[in-house]
Amino acid sequence: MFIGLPDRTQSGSGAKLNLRNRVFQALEQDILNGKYPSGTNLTEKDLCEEFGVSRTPLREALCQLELEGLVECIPNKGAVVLGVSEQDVNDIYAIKLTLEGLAARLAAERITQEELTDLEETLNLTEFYVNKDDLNKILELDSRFHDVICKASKNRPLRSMMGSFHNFIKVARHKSLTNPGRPSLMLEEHRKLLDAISKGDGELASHLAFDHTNRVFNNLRSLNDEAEAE
Amino acid sequence: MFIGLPDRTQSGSGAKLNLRNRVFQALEQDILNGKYPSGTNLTEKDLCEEFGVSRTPLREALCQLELEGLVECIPNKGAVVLGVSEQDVNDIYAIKLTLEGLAARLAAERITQEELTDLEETLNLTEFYVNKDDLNKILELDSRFHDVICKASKNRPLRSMMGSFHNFIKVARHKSLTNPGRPSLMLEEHRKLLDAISKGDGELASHLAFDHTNRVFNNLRSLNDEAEAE
DNA sequence: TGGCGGATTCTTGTATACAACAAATCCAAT
DNA sequence: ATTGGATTTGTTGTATACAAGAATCCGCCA
Repeated sequence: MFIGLPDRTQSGSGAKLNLRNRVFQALEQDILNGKYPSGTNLTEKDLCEEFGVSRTPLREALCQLELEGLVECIPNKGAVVLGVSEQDVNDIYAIKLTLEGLAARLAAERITQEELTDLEETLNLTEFYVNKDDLNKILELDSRFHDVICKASKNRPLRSMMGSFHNFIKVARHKSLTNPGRPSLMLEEHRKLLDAISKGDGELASHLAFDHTNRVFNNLRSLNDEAEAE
Repeated sequence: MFIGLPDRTQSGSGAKLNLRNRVFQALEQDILNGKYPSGTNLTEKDLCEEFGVSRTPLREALCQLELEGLVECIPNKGAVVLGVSEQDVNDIYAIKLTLEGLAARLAAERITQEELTDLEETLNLTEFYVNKDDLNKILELDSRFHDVICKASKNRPLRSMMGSFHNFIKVARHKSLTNPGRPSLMLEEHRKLLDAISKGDGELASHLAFDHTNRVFNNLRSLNDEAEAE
């Protein structure tokens, strides 16, 4: 590790269609989803065949993954998967704690009306899917909620860093949501946070965001501890 | 923007000697040092001739710079320099403020004896070069001081992020040091911070680091305001 | 003269070819 | 049988070749 922070903010709609980016995103998700566990040796030839591309775009994708810290390219040897370890997730959460607070504080000061309605809309949708127990949708909306806050902070580096974090710990966040009752609790905490932001109370928003992230993290750790205990 | 965070932590000693990395580092520094201002169109052919390499390693370097946010690659069009704007520097400092605090707190809890002596050694060297008014050396030692703290935090993502920040705002930090009296003030603040860390006082260390970074930032802004006023 | 269209040229995107290095294999000699 | 070394094989690093799109330039026509 670690980490690459491309500007994912605008690539959300229409990903550029050149082979390099397609391979990069696919490989990134493959690694993050555990298809290639840490330590796996990636040979260019195999990946080329799998993706049906030549070595040039594939190598370019590997370069980017190396910068992002997901693989390590050993000269004349090849690429080995580093992935995201549990330690990495813990470390990232330690950072996220403070930065979510910062983002919320800045958002409370700088948010626009459009962004506020966007947040409300997102929470309404979240409530809908919480009732339907659709974890994937909830996760997606959770990402959206936090991204809008980061966007509202008007701090571009902060937003792209947080976006990257969110992507890296996607699996962990999903696991956290499987805890029964967690989704509705998340929704409630988001509501309070939005309230503080809309009132322009940066101090409160910062604390709420910090506590919220902390709860997600603790929830995750308790789940991991359970898993270990078995 | 923004941002790439390769693991610079170990590349300090012997950079890998393949062309891609050499070109990447050279181009990165060229952009950060202002050789290629924002908006510059980078044509692969020209860069190839300049570096004396073929398009393959050059393109790979450009891919990495794109991930880092320093250039934007427009499909079928080429790469344009984004660079680091003054706004970016401000945004980065907003993040740095909280993260330097976090790093110092963690370091206070986890620092080893070796790292402590390393910090002391660094400060002694800094004092030497402050007396000699060698700004480049001071800047280098400043980087080293903060990097050891990040290393002592035992949080790898945090360390590589801070390393990347340090690299990105290198020019700004250098400018800040040109303020007469700033170097010795910096040294004094570093001493206090080291003292707090060595005593294991995380809370104090966190505050000192925050305030220190804040002073650097304010100092920089006042210099920029002066420059604008002219 | 000004604007439109096509051809040319230039640049990027992708694929392949060649070179250098690493590892594995195989043979021989002790 | 084991070890040493040379050869072979395979992989990566780099360079070049080819294809496709963009921009430019020139000439033609209104």
